[in-house]
Amino acid sequence: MTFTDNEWAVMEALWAGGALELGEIARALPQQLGWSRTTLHTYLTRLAKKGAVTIDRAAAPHRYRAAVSREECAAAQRRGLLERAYHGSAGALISAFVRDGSLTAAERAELRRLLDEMEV
Amino acid sequence: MTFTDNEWAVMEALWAGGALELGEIARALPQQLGWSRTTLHTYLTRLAKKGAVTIDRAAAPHRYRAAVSREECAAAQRRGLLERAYHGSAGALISAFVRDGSLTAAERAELRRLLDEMEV
DNA sequence: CCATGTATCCTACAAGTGTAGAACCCGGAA
DNA sequence: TTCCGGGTTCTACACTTGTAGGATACATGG
Repeated sequence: MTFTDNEWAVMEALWAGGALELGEIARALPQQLGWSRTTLHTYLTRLAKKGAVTIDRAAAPHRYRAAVSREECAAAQRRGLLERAYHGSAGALISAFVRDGSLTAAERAELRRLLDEMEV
Repeated sequence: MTFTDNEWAVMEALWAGGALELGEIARALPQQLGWSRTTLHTYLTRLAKKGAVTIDRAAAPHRYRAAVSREECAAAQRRGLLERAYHGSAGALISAFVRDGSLTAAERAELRRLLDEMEV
């Protein structure tokens, strides 16, 4: 399952909030997005068509819920990056992160610990 | 600079080959793509409009060249993933990679070396 | 000089994405 | 009862992306 930036924003709100109605989602979104209500609604129905969202139409204000897990989607994105930009070499990708200073000292220590774990 | 999958394929050929003419690029692409020559040409001109490719129109078969570096683009992708799917937490992202991406022993050693280097 | 093949350019079209107006429905406040 | 604001639905339009046909230009072998 893969999303555009805007779709990610909607999914984030759903992952954080469970089964929400449209107004709740609108309020949960970062307001610098500045979408109209109908724009949000369009995203929701498109995501539903893709199978990423389920819409409970039983009650009056419909309830929208994520149908795929965040981790699942993050993994897809990860694999996409790995293949596209690093030909599947996780080592090269991780080195790039380490090199470009994205990691704090604590994170580097954690990475070391992870590496140790894998030596078994 | 950000690309679609197809655009990445074109850029890969250019990064690998330098200043190429259209036929050379066509031959350099994985043939399972099966594009027509004009499709490739369309991608090249679109990439040129985005500033990712420069076209040298001096001589008869024009020459196409990447105008942005591979590392630059990979970094943009990396940052995109980091923000979108991990809220900027590189630690979380890397743990996920280490856990599910198969790092070879050599890559692990290399990473350790890199981490040591950064401790200075 | 002419054919043949490749390169170039222009144009096009369908699908997907960003964005929203207009109209309708419904429950609660006045 | 009447109006209002939010929710729902339909419709629309511009832009991007995937993909390519057709026309033209040009070089190279015959």
